[in-house]
Amino acid sequence: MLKEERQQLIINEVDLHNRVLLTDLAEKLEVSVDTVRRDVKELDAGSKLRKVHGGAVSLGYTHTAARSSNVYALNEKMVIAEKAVSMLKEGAVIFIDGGTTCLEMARMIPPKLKLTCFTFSLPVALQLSGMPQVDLIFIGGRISPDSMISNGAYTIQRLAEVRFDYAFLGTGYVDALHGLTEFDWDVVQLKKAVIRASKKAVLLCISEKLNSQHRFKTCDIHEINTMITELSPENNLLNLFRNQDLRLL
Amino acid sequence: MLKEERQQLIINEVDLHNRVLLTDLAEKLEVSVDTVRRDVKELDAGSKLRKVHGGAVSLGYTHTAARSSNVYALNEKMVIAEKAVSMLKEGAVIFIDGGTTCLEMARMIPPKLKLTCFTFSLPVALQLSGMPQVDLIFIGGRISPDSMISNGAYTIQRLAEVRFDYAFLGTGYVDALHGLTEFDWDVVQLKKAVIRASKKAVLLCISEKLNSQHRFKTCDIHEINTMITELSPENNLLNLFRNQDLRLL
DNA sequence: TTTAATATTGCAGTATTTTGCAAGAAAAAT
DNA sequence: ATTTTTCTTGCAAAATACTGCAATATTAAA
Repeated sequence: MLKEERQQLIINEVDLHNRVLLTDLAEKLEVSVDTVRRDVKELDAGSKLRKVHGGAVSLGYTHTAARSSNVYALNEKMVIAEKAVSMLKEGAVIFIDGGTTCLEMARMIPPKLKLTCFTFSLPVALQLSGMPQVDLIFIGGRISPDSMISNGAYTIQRLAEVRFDYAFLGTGYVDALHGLTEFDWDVVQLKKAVIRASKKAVLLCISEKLNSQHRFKTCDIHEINTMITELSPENNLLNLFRNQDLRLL
Repeated sequence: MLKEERQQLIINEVDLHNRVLLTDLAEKLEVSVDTVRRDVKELDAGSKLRKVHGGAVSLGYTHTAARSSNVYALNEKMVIAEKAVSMLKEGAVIFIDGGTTCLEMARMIPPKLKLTCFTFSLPVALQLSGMPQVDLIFIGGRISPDSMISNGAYTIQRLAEVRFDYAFLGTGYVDALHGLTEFDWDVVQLKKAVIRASKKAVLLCISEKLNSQHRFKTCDIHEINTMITELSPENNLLNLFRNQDLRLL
């Protein structure tokens, strides 16, 4: 049997059943496990499948969530994301909110850093699910179609059952005096639940949103432990947020 | 025998069997292996076939191999998905499993049909979240990185709290005698929970999986109400599945 | 037709690839 | 913590590939 022939059969088997054992393949193809292992290694290198301990799994739906082409103020958000990621410590249990800034943060989690991540955002989850070092837990519930996050009573109930070291949050509006506000009442309830569930809350927020407000209030500024913008912490635009019980990053 | 004539025979042989050994060709054509090797090398250079260690394979052979970025057996799966979608009724509460076949089904849900869909598959959820007519509920929990579905005790608990009119399921392996089986014990527990939570279970399964089995059993065939393959229900390959308490579609 | 140039073929020797095996390391499972 | 399974590494045997060369066949030209 030719090597190519054998490798094709391996691909078929993996595509068909999503997961196979090296030992099963070896038996089926009547070659040694070492040979199968080498084949699978090659196929992995060629991105035909993914090799795992003891077997192989299909790439299947590993469409590496391509960033939707036009993210507003991407550069600023990437700066913020980088700062946020620098806060992460090995083994931390964190929550990551929905929104493009938080998605950018998820994207930047280093491959070496073992983390437990909670989220209720489908895009964030999809991003994190490609990271083997991340233990990912999705908080379920009714998905609201525009934001692609779970929301509603059920989700909030689920949030009451967990506790994060850090929650990395976005917000619609933020103001030194009025705190974090939102356009949607539902979203406010959800974010409240997240903040309740976290020991420390970290706000990711581009400077453009500073000093803006809307009608529903999530929380006061002092309930946030760290605020990250794309600006240097010494920037004058942040003056109003100084002298509060708030770390600027 | 002329060289050209010989090379034509080699091409024929490769096209016919998809793969050939140099030694076999040498014997058949009554020339030395070196000659065959040189011929094959030329044909490779001229893109008539692909030379590999010890033999040659047809081009189509390797082209289908490179299709792994696409979905395996997509056409068959689309046929299945279409049949599955035809079962849907306005206002139904359904569950859609993970896997490429079920994803295809989700993709095909008509824009007019109002549905409540549960799923624990991130790709399926992402697909459905773009459909305003679908009320989407994600069943949360720890996401297993390869399959991109939530799984584990938490997820199973959540499943115990709901009830679907129809569950559309995939399976790793299916056999008339041994029923639905899986590679993973975890997956079996999950699918069992889905079946418990549904009034009727519909199996989506390409015919290639028929009469295959693995070590962990999800359920017997008679626990499935409808089995959908890409074949016509009268096809002989389905004979073993007839006379069971099972509708074929 | 004859001769010279060119191409093809098989062979021998050497290089490379493939495969299975074994021993120690690493990773899961218990 | 221990046991089992899987992984890695190095190695050796077998199969296959490549190179140069000589013998033969084919073609082209005189």
